[in-house]
Amino acid sequence: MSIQLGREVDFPNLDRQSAVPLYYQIQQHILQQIRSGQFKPGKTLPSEEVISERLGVSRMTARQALKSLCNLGVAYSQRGKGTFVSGIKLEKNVRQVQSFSEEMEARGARPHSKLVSFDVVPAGEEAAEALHLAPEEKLIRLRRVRVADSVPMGVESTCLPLQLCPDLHEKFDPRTSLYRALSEVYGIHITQADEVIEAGLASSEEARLLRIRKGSPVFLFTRTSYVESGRPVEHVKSTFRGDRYKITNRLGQLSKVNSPGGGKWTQG
Amino acid sequence: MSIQLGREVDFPNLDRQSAVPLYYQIQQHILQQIRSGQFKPGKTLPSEEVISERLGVSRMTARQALKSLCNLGVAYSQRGKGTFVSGIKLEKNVRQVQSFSEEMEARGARPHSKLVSFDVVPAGEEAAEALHLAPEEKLIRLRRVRVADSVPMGVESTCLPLQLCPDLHEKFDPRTSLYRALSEVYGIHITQADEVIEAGLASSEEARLLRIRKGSPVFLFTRTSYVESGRPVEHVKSTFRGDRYKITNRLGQLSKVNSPGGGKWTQG
DNA sequence: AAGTGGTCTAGACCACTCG
DNA sequence: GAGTGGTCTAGACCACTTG
Repeated sequence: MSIQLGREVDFPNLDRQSAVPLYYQIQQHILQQIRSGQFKPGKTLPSEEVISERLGVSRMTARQALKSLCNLGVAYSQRGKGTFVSGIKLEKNVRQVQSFSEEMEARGARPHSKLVSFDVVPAGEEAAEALHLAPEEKLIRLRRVRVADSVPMGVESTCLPLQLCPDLHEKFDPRTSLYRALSEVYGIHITQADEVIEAGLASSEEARLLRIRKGSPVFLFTRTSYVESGRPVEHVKSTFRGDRYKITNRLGQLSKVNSPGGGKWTQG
Repeated sequence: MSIQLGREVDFPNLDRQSAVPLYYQIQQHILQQIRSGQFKPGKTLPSEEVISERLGVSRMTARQALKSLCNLGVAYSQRGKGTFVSGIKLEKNVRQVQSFSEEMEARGARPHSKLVSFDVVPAGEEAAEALHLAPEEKLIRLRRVRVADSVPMGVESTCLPLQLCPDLHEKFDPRTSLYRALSEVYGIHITQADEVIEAGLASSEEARLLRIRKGSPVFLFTRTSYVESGRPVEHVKSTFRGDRYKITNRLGQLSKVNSPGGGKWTQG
């Protein structure tokens, strides 16, 4: 699928008939070389000009490929110098919006859930505010114990506006992935979430469900999830074991993605 | 600074002499209208074509402005439909790479630090691996109690390769911001970090330093920070009070930024 | 059919870095 | 001065959504 030009860099054979965009073919090819270690951290990637000439694409297309690598975090650009491979590992467990099922599968564990309760309740103050509803509106509340490889990891209480998915009881098996059901049955795709994490101690009920001692350290999560339009669709409160569950974050600086490159004029 | 065209949308007067890029002027103008509530969530933003015509810029420039708004998370695009304002609040406390000082100032609190110790030690296994050093190499270790508005929030132990900043003792006042000093004195700009968070209980030493009871819930942070090239420059272990410190995250889906828009061919 | 965003071209000028 | 990335133009074709 690729030809060797020179000693160090090889360029893909582009498929111009394919529906896959050219810049994406280029991005994937470079990405593969970085993953396989052919491009070492700190190494200069081919410049926009070079990619443009060798592959017979316009400079803007070459640029788009390199820029997407920068957005991924595997490369970075410096005006006047070039684009370089970053030493940061790509494959690390970075937390994103994902269900417990997705998260555990990504970590290589088999997830499942034990149903605690599945009922309809009035929203109450906190959930009403988070979901932009009146406190009298009704919610579907789903309480589950989350299990990974037979180890109970946490207790989770999920609230959804009843109006959003009135027949959820019939169409969803509570032992499976709620996100999958929301996506497939209702076309609701959760793309963002705000989350507050607190450190606490297990109550006696939590201790019983999670098979730990009362007073053990736990994480308390409060999460509100949104679809792309920013409409909140889910309010979750959960308690996870501190002894079996760790949080892994990658922190970046948001500003970089959205501000111009290099200039000295930048406003703060 | 702007003229009213029609009833709903107003367009900026662009300063073509300015060093500020055109797309950024447009982005900032729309952003301001979103912030001030003139563009409500769900509302359609002016299309690329319209911006292009009204402002006399090329479509690519208009597109770049809209795309940067999508990257910020305040808008989203749908092929064939338009670009819409997202309902998600922009100003929320989103965790980024930032020092304790920056974080507390952002939350409106006055930060300072009490020095516990400031010495040179051998790296040891864990820090050596994180910083890509041999275990015998020397580190500067800085232990501080972090205080916000006179309340002790956490104990922090920061390790830096001695070789990176051999005269840090002379050039840095441990009560101030380390990141500021690294940036101003050594030109070291930390741009990314990997972080692991665990839930635990306060030891007796931590309890004494933080003026809490032994066994109180705490967060345990382990953080490795990187400069843009991916070189690790800092390894931090810290313990923060569970009763006074909360973690706020915004989770998104990484994939969106780097994959093509709309196509059905997407590989996974 | 009209409007929209996604991709792409073939140029251009600039500011910056480096030898 | 040569090479690099940052910005910008004025077009183009396409796939998709909506009326």
